[in-house]
Amino acid sequence: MIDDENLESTEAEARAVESRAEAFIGVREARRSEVAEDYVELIAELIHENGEARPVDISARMGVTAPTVAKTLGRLARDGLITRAKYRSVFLTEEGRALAKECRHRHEIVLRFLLSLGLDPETAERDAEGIEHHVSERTLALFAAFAQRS
Amino acid sequence: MIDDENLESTEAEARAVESRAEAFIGVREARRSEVAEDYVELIAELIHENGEARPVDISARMGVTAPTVAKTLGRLARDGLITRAKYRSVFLTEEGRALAKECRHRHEIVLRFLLSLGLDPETAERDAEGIEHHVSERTLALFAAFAQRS
DNA sequence: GATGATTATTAGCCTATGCTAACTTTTTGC
DNA sequence: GCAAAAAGTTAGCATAGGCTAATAATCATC
Repeated sequence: MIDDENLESTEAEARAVESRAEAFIGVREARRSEVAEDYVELIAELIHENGEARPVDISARMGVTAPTVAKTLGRLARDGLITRAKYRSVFLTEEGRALAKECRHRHEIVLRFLLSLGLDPETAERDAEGIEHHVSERTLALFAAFAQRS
Repeated sequence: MIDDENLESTEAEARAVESRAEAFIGVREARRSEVAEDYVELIAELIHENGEARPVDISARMGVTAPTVAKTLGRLARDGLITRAKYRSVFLTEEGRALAKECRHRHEIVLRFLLSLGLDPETAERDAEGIEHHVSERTLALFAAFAQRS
């Protein structure tokens, strides 16, 4: 191991490659829960507004068709986030409520942060929707602090 | 139409629902191109560093298996972003290079922005990887301006 | 230049997330 | 209380993006 300058052969290189891979793996993991989080957050909102979350309302707000909603709700039920009965509205489990609360919290912080940067509300809402699933705790704390002191 | 207070019945409500749906549709669209963008960006980097992008290196850096890389490269080729020959390295088309450049630009801005907020480099890199696909032009401009004056 | 190691591909499987078409159930309005 | 409308479900299809196992090609070394 004399020639440390070889392509790909240093320890440092290896560590960099692995760390890069871990970042991508992290992003893929975040992606997997994105849809579930969006649904649970929306369901919580609908329940708050209307006392129940009907598939038809979820469908309209998510911009997907009713069968897509049905299938996704099936996964959420399987994963213990919601309860449902055939032809009935959907409700959150304890776990679902906890997740919804966390998501709402994150969403609020990201949104307030973007607004405090001077972004228009429309764009802020859109970007927050996409960004909220990809901010670490650490970043979220910085966002919150920044929005606070603005 | 006297009772404007009815659930779901106002024009404003309808507009809000539609705008919400559009936000989600936008996020889904962004998600569809995320993987392609990550690959193209990485391929550009590898070519810059090594003169070529080998599947095995893409695989190591993306943290996925070789067959997954092969399948994804197939899609990129189909979409006109790369050229490839069997058992050979991959190269970018004009279109691929343009996309890579744009992605790199976005990535840099988001990364610099996060760093200028005071985030540690490790976390900044990870979060940038996830966030970069979900920032609008407008937000990007604000990020760039903020990082500049810091 | 044969051969073992490395790299790339193919086949085949799985899950998530979307869709349309067809059907069932529930709700609503006379 | 019945018929039409609205809502929900099921079946079946497609694509993306993961995986493992098996196969094929290339490279490096003696």
